[in-house]
Amino acid sequence: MKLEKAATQLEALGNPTRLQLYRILVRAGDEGLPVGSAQEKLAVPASTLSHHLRRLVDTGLVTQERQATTLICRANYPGMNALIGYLADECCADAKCAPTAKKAIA
Amino acid sequence: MKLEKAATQLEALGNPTRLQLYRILVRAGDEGLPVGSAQEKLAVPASTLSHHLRRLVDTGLVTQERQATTLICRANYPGMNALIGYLADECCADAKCAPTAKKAIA
DNA sequence: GTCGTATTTCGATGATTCTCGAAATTTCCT
DNA sequence: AGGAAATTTCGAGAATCATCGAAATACGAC
Repeated sequence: MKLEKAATQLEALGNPTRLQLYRILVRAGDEGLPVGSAQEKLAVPASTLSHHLRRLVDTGLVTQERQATTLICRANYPGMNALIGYLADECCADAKCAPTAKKAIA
Repeated sequence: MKLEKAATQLEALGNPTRLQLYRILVRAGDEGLPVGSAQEKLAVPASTLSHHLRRLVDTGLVTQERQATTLICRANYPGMNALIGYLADECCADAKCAPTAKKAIA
């Protein structure tokens, strides 16, 4: 994962409304959630939600699938895992990342 | 960890310059790195760096310690771990977070 | 094809962010 | 005190973001 991409994804998650939205989609599980249902839960105008949703989709954190007129949204777990992996590997998220190991990389 | 705080930290990391800066600090390990050294590595004006650095410190991702006239900066691992923990717990970062488990939470 | 529902695009406005040079500050040394 | 080095604050301009209503689009039902 490139730093640029990681930063874009982090920024996408770095907005309270979007983070909440992502959380809701995660809780919806594999079935996903229609845009309208997410809108009800978030109590935000449709156009605003669409704007945020787009951002999550564009950055690869959420996927969408049409079912008739409704759009089903799902959290993209592999995408999130890749991001967490990046943070853990490149930005040390764990005690196992000892300073000596870091120096070796640098 | 509150959603608000997580969002603030994610946003802080969601800027390429700041993510790079954080990465550099991680690689510097426990000794930390003076602001000036980070500035050289990033090739960014001092005032710009100071602005970004402040953001990382304010959000709890970086700590600073004075040594004479120079300020030593260090990545705050517990802070990052808490953030990753939040993502893993609340936003499902792992295969182990099965959809059924998610529903139970909701 | 027309109607109704679901969702997005458009456009405009206010708020925030990014950037950076110049000036101010902090700290130590002599 | 006076001076030098490290860093921050100030101030201002350009850019990006967030918000939301109104209009447009996509889709299926009739």
